[in-house]
Amino acid sequence: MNPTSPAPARARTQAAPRWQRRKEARPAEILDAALDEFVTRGFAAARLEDIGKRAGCTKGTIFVYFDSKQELFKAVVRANVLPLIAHAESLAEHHDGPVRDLLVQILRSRWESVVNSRLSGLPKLIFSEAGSFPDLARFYLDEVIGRGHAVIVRVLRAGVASGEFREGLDVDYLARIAASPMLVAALWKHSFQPHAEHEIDPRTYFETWLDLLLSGIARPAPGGSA
Amino acid sequence: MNPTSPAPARARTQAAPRWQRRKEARPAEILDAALDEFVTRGFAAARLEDIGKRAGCTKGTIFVYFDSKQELFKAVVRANVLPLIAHAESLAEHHDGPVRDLLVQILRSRWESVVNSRLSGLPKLIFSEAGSFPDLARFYLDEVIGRGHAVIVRVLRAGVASGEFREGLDVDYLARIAASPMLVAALWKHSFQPHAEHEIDPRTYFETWLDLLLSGIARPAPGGSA
Amino acid sequence: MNPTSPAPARARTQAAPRWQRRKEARPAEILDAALDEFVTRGFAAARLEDIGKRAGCTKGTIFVYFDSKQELFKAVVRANVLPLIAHAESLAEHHDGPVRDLLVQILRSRWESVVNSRLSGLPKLIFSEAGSFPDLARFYLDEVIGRGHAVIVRVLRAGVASGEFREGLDVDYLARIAASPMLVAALWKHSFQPHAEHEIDPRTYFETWLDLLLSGIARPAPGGSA
Amino acid sequence: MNPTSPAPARARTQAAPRWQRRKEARPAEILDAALDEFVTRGFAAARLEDIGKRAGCTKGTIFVYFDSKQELFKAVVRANVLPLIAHAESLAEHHDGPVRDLLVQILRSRWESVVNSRLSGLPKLIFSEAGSFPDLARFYLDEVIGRGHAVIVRVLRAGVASGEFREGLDVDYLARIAASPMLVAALWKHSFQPHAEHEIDPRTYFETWLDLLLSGIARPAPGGSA
DNA sequence: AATGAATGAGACTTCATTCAT
DNA sequence: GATGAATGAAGTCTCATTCAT
Repeated sequence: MNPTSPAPARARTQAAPRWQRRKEARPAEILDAALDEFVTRGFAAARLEDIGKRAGCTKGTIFVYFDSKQELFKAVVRANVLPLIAHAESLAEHHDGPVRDLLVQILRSRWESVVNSRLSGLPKLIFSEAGSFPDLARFYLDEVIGRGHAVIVRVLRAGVASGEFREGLDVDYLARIAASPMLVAALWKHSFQPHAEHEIDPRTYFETWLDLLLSGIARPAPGGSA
Repeated sequence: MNPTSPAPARARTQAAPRWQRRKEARPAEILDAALDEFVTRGFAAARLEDIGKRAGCTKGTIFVYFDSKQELFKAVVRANVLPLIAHAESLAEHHDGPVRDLLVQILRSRWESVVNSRLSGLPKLIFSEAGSFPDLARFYLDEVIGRGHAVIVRVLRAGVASGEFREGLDVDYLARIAASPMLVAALWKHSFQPHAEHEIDPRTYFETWLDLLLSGIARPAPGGSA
Repeated sequence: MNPTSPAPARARTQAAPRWQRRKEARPAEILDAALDEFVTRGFAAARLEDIGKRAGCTKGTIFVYFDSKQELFKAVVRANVLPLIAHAESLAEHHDGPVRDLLVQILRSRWESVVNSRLSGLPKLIFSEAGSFPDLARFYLDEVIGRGHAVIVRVLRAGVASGEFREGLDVDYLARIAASPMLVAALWKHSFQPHAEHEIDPRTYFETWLDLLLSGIARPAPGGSA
Repeated sequence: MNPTSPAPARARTQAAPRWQRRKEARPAEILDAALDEFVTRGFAAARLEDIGKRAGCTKGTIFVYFDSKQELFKAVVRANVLPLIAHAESLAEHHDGPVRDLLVQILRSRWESVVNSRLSGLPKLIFSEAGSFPDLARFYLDEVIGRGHAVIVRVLRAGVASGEFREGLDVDYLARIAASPMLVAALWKHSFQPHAEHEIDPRTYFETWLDLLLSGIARPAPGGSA
């Protein structure tokens, strides 16, 4: 997934000193492993020994790179969140053509990064531990949720302005609602999916959602009132 | 909860006996306290001593009524979920009139119980700990989510059949999507709300959501295509 | 066994106030129950609740009659030991006829009281807990072991004096040795017997032992040296 | 044990590191300490903190090597018992000359290992806790008691066959009886000896016992009946 | 850099003991 | 006298953290 940190304990092709190679990859490997453990067990119940095992090292090694379990947790979130932040705003900047297409494009890309990537565990993590990590919660709130929210709001506004979307929409709350099914899909994946009998098809789920949303905000057909 | 009685089980006339018999009330008090602690701290990080303190007893007393921390957790979920289950199906049973009204009624009542009641912490708890309590996850999946889902599906089908709702709706996925904003609202309340600057107005949120949903599934105005 | 404390929770024939009847029997019932629990679990691992249950009351009741678990333990030992003490010396007092018969009689009676009675658990208890109850150990050492030992020593001396037994016997150590198989039999009964495939036949065991002892101490046949 | 090194693992030159790596030695040290504590206090009353202190480490260290207190207990028994088992049978294998000499040799060697070694605490431990550790009891019964018993039985049979011992001996029960004084001696050492005024002289005790046994099973002098 | 033996604070859990009923 | 709800001290066990190697 992440080309800079392949899989833990991988065979290497090049002749580079295997040890040094490891040295550089270590932090990323540990972060990956920690993400998984934190997501499945929760912060408190995750054991550093297990994280180490998953990362291909011992728990002692973790302390070479991270000062404490809490710092490791924050690093996990930050490391995974930073790309999100970058991505969040890049799309909406320059666009012309129908706003509706832009909205679809943004939601689709966000769906990929939130639900279909290995970051899908992040929401569960953040929601679960926000209470225990106030500064992280605030950070996430401002940098990820806030910015992502703003992007959608802006797009919705543009759509209303251009006449594509209904007037009178409460774009602030609508933006929140628009994100909900994605969040729930991500949470579901890491909470109930393992226990559920039927898998949810992400594509159908997303398309159903998109369809509903677009129908709901579209300006009524002009002739409709005639 | 009750701001007029800050410390539970206080205020005795004199001599202050070290403890008081409250056989009837204790289990419920402990369950309430445990729900709060589990929601804010998570299962693993919640301390029995804190739960006891909040319930007005010592941690030892908890073991008089519950065999272990895990059993306490399960009891918390069961105690709070069982009423939900009962309520979940009572509504949809008998109804005539427009299906749309029924749907609104069901969603509104569910919003109250999921977001506006003290049970609003339950979803966060369940999502967070489903991985650690597989049997509880399965139980919740079958008895709460499953039944609640089925009710919505049935109503949507009825609406499609009666011609009130669009044809071609994927009622299964739509029902999931319909529940998402409620869940996110409940999760938000216990995760980010304490850290957010602006409060979310539940009523606006809900009405915006309801409006979007109803617009999205409504059958297009008959003359619309003409 | 003990006619004054029948079995716990027994039906009573007479018209005596059942409650008062109980009141008198309680301490003995508790002592009996405690002996059993202490023998099978050891002092530390025995739970007052279990003792109470076995005695047909709750653990609270135990504290009506005994100040603490330790006091209960001591009472158990004392209550069961006192009869032993009395019995220990009654026999040897007045006897005429062959000393050998007296020895046999004493050993046989002691076998009955140590191995075949419900007191058979006492040795295990004492040996196990002597380290934790020094005063009790001393008491038992002086009042039971010491007196019982003295009786045997006296008899052996008499036998040597009368010419029935070999000269040169170390009667002090011999008396200890003479008691060993009984002790081991009692210990066995409460330790390994429950796990052993074959039962030990007490009679055979005792007779074999008696036979060996008597053969070993008997004066060699007078013609033997001729 | 070793009076010249009172506190274990002490005396460092300077700075006194809070702890020291002793991976090789630790388990044995802990086992030794545990044996002592279990023997004097009993399994339930022994505290892991005391065992650690005696072993020169903290209670936490114990869990590095043993999974639980129960596992530690079993390891104590196994570690001390396995050598016994090996020794038990090595002797009887090859021997010629009078069977009586073999019997004496076996009993003497067993006396040394059961009563005069640091394993003398084992019997008390086993007898006390057999009820709480059924699998260990069975193990000990089969591997130690059973084999030891079988050796003696074989020797006695050989003696009867060779004409050295009396006919008609019940060798099975006799073997049990032969072991009793040893057991009692070992139990005594750890139960009443600390409280007794006079020490028992092991040599005298053993020789008295041996003498009695040999006299009791020896074939009557041939001319004795003449 | 990496290890993993050792630590010790902290949590769950048990249970003798108390005491209002 | 009897109960059993409540307590709290004490013990087992866990695991983040340290540090000699």
